[in-house]
Amino acid sequence: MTSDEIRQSFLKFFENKGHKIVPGISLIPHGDPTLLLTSAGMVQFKPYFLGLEKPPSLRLTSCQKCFRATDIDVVGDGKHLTFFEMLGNFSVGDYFKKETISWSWQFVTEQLKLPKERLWVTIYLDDEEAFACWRQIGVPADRILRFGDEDNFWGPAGDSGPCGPCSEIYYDMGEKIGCGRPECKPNCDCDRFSEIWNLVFTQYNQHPDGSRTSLPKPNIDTGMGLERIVAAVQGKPSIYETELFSPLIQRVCQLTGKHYAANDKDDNAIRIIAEHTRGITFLIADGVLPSNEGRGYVLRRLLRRASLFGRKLGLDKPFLHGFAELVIDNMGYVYPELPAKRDLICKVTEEEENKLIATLNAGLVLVEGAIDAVLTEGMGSLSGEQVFKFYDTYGFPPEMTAEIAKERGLTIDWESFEAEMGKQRERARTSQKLSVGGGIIDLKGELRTKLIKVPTCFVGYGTNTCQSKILELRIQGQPKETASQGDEVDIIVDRTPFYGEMGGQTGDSGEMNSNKGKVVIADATRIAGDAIAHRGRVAEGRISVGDEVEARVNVSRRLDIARNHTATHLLQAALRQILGERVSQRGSLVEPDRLRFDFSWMATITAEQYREIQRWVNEKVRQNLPVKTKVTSYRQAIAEGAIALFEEKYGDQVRVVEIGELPISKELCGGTHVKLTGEIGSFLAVGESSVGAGLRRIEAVTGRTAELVLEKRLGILHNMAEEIGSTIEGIPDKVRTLNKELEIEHKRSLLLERELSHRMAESLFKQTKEVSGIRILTDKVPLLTMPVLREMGDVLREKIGSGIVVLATISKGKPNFVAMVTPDLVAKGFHAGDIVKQVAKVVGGGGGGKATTAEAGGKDVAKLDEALDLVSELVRKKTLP
RNA sequence: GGGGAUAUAGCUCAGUAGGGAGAGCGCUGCGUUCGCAACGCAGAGGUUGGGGGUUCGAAUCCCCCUAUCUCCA
Repeated sequence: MTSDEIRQSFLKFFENKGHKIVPGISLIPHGDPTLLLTSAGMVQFKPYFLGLEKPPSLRLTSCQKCFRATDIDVVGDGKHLTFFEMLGNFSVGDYFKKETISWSWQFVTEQLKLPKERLWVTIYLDDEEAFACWRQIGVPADRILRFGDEDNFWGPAGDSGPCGPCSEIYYDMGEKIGCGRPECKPNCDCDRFSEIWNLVFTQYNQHPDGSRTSLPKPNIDTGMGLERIVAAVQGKPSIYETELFSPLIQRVCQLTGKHYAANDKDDNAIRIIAEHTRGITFLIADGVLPSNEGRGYVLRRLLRRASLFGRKLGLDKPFLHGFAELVIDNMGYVYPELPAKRDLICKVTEEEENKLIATLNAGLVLVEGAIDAVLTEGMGSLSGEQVFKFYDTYGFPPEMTAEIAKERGLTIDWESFEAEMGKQRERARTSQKLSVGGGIIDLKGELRTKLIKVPTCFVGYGTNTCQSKILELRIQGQPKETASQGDEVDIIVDRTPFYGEMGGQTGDSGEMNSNKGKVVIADATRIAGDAIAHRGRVAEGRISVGDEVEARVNVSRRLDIARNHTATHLLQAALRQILGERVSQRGSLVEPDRLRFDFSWMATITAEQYREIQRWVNEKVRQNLPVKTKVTSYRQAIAEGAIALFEEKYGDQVRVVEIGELPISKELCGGTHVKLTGEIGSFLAVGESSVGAGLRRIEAVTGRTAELVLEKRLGILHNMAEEIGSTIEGIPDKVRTLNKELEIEHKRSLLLERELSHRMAESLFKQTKEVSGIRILTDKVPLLTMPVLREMGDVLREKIGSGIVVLATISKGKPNFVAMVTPDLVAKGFHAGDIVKQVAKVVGGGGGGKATTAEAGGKDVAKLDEALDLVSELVRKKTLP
């Protein structure tokens, strides 16, 4: 059987057992901030298991692409993977151990036809129920092994939550593989026994104090690693011989001239390249970009590790994009997102490899320098601290440092290197614990769990008002029967025209009226998937659960929002038109008075592109294109080229918003839009900025706000023109002229000041005194800037030949000094810095500088003369025997 | 989430216990030469990433922010 056949037959098998086939989600999990990446098949079903949302069926099955970042450093052995596909069947409080155990056995032995004598089973220590189930279907007791918490108990995630024992099926890959010890059995560290299927029985709820209670309706969550099962079914010695990896392995060999299975070291590198390229390709396709934190950092590590191991095999130019293409070609028909992002994947990969080369080159210089230093000192080894610093701060791999050191006859102190690494890990761990303790209470999260889970029927696409029935009221999170005038209340109704905040579009405001009261609604939020909560204040009378109300949306605000939302779609279309298809949305905010759009883009956007984008959108507004919506299947929509968001989770049926008869924009979107683009009025981009690596943001306004902004800006221009005595058209020329004039004046005044200082120097020079045979010149000069005062001092020092000059001026209301001592007197022990320091002390300041030149400042202007008089005093004291 | 590093002229970077903001390349002009990345002279170009603080005085010391690089989780 091929991997495709196995994937298909698994889903089919469980469909026949009453399971609903659910498409896998993106590697970026939606709405779960606790998860870095989708790491298991059950990730998308978590809300069902937690009872927060209603599943489409109690029995579910899926094939889910998964990524586990924890194992990156051990990839290269026979069984650890970062990226893999997980087949799974799930029961949301429906069937339990008996069924899942017998089905899994049936699938493995009858569908996949794996020989029973090579299958082993493990269970949790005291899980007699599971033991009985396995025995019942004929598994011999000596093939059922028991393990403890470490191997056969799952969860909870964190310190509390659902958890339970698990049971695993192992396949014996044969005696030839693995450690060869006679006592080898499942859970051995070697590769002989492959864990092909893990059945998790979620039957307990763990409380924060560590105690466990039984769940009323236990769940089933299973996972079968596709790569491993394919290797087992096809009788290959490891996953790398299956068709999922062998084309990649062959390609590495082709490129490097190496032979697979020739020596362990090369094999390890070859496997790493093959494994990592799959992860790289899928991560980028799902919207991850290299970065120095979070999932972007995971991607970067993958790229760098693969590239570095390529170098070890002799590949010194970027090569990974070629492998990415191969992955796309091999898996594109199962995962259409790969070919759709082919361009982006290749470009990002190549760019990142070039960046790595730059990092290595920069590091090389540092390492060579350090080695030179060590050699001149006559030492024999490079300290671990140094090697660590090159790695930690400059990203230079320690193995490469070691190689270069070795060439020049140096060893490396690995012990201290490891010690530094340990300290680094310790720091990270302790800080992690601290931040977990001070958790923030998520208000929405609280609502999520407490409010009822009945979906609200949204009727707002076609109408702005409707008759609704109040199903639930809450005041500060507490359920109430009635709310009276002045109360801040959350309302849930059966049907509503209010759009609940979602997909970046802000919630509607408006009012709800009954014959007993009136509520002013400030905001509407989506909770627990499909319910919409209306938050507002009771303005008149009172309202109660069960009341019939008329819900009415604030129409002009709704239209403002619609204008901005449709404009956002046009903006995305414009970006793709002008910058290229690689642009993809990373975030969006639609409010009544502005819109914000974040998207991935590597370069800066030129002023011309920026103008072009705005012109394009406005052109489409003028064309007054119709905006239409339709509901279709997700697959159909994607096939037609509609844009979907990476982070968003979509159901089977999706709403597609199209603009134009021959659509220029097609997006999956649940938002509210205008009917014709002409309603937007005008589109004005008001800002373009960067929000992180490879991420840019455009902010814009439309309709009345655009008009207001333009009015305001024109007003400013108008006032500005008046202010400088020009017309609006004349502003650029006028400002340029004024600037030029200002510059000329600056220079002129500087010149005059210097000229003045030179002349003053002439006359000041006559006031030179002599104290103890040393020529001294002290004086106050009017308002000069420090640089000019300093220059004046320079001139006087030249002129005086041998002597001491101390000048003072007042700048910004504070006294300032410059002191100059000629070199011959410096030789006699006079120091300009010392002199000026003492002088400044008199006026409450301080100072210092070099022996020949020094500066100082103070506070008290009144004592300036007294301060200058001190100079003679100081010289006299100094010259006394 | 935590640690380390960087941010100075268009580019590559100096700047040394806080006291004149510099070099090379590039640019402009003039001149000498035009056989290789020719040479000489003159000149323009800087809110020293942003914001606070310490100080008489901050590119330099302290704090905060931003961006980039990098390691750990």
